[in-house]
Amino acid sequence: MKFSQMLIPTLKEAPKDAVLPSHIYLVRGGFVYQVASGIYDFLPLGKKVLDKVRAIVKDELDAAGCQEVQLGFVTPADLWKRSGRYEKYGAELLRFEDRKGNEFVLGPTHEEMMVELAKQFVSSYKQLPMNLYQINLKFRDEARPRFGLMRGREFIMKDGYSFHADREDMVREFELMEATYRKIFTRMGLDFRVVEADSGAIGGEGSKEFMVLAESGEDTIVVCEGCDYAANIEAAKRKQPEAPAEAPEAELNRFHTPGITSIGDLAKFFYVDPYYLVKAVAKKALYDEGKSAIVLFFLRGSDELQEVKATNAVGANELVDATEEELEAAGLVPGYMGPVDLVRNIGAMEGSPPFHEEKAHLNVRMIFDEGLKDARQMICGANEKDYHIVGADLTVLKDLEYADLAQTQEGDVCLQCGGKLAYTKGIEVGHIFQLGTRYSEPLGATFLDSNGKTKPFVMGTYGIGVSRLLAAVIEQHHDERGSIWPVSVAPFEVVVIVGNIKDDAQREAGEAIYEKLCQAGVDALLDDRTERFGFKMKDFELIGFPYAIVVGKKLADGLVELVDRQSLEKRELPIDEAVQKLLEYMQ
RNA sequence: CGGGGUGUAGCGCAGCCUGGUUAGCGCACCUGGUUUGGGACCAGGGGGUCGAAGGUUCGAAUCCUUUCACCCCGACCA
Repeated sequence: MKFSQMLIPTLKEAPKDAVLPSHIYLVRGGFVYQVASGIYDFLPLGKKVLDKVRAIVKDELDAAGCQEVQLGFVTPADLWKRSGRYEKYGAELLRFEDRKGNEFVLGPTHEEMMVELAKQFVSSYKQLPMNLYQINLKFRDEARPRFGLMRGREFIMKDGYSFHADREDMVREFELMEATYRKIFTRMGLDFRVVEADSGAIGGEGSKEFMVLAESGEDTIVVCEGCDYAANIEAAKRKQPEAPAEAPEAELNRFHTPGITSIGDLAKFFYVDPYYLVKAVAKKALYDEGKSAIVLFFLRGSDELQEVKATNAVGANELVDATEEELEAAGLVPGYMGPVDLVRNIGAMEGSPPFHEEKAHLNVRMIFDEGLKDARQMICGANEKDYHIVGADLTVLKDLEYADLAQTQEGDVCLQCGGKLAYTKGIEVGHIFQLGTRYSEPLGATFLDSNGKTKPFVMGTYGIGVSRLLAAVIEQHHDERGSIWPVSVAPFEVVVIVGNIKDDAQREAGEAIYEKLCQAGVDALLDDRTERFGFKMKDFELIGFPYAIVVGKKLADGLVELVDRQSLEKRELPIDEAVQKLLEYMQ
């Protein structure tokens, strides 16, 4: 292609609303154009990169035995109602009616559609396993689209679904997909980690995320400095922290603590480590059909509640902050909440105000963090204004419900190797799930096994954020001048820059080099514009082609320049040698 | 969804507070010329329902009301 004929609207100034390097350079480089919030047009260069990314994804998946299909973008609402996700998915699901009043949604993901397809055509164990995928448009009406291609409403995603006769085979496929995804992201030149993840709203039994390491990442991931353990903070596990040396010694008793309602104040008041305090976090858990419940989560004062873990622990759709009124209605005293059975146990203690029996039957579910197992010598809320309980022994309480609720902190100890855990930021570019029968069962997608028995498919699902990958690549590959594309996904592999297009010798030499490169199978662009030299160099650096061959003044001596975008290093070489070198780089 | 901000030419902005002729600047674009190794210069030119609707006024980009869009922080997010 000739630059002069291509639509490449590069900009000198950054759009005022762009913050991330990837967003700025995608717009300035003329790759994309924003049409509406979270919706982008792909211009010729952007489309070329997108196609290269798609091609790599397809190449590796096909090699792993997957089959590409393409499902409808507009999907019948009925399918969503049957899987129970029509309500659950919430406002992100864009719903509408056709002229006949039939309800449809724009597909935000395609489990339902793909299960329906399998149900229709896969009926015997002999057809299994089967892995179907598509690279297609998705639409999610995000509450807050942002960061260019990083979080759009309309985006391109590869979503794959596998169908198996049993769990074991599904796990085999899961591992194959992990290996395949590693190959895909490696080919794109990305530095990534595979992390343990929460399964989220999609459901299922186990999942891993592929995180591109970048400061601008929206996810916090916990990585071990000693081994390969890595996990999304929503799912990160740790070894229970060691107890600080000095446990507060006290007989079980009520203690007057006027106005002391926070963990910090309490620690100061008693002069103890927050480790020995019981933190109570009250939330309202929301369930299907508008049901809700007040839940009290208990943790050590030194820990923070991890909301995703907490949500999973109570099987809720969502947790929201409970209002003071709701807490009081449930018989709780904000600021002084504690394990209420404990309150009952000492209710008859001498000097206590009369214990109100109704408080023993509060409509509150209580869940304790695993870190509170065997907790003794604790200080907790007395569920009575201005009082705490000291010397609390939680082990006397019967039938407590325990769960992993605490957020792993930097400096915590790795469960696998005893190493130190640290935080880093990541961009989620892939997520693979062991789904099981979460969708096949409710949707009645079954097959006949070798004994002629009807069974639901055991499924896995695998996603890659294809358009997000464009942003992720730039986040990792850019400098203050622009993008620096890896050869594998570069919009063009090399640009041949003619220094002065009105100089016939330069123009002819540039065209000859360009022809030679094209014939050798190199994806080359000829910058034949009448712009000045510096202008074209700036564009080269901004757009970020991996290499440039500059035909300029040294042509008189038979020399051209080979420029490496990464290092910005220039080498003067005879034409043939420059072409030869470039071909070597393309290997 | 809560809090904040911004809408004036394709892009970036000034003008608005304190209403007053033909609404201005830089970049980009068109024509002619000079220029060609680091985002050139000269001359001429095209392009605007001042986000939208309503109101106040002799007169509104400017004041008032309503509304829409976009962005940022947070909540949310396979």
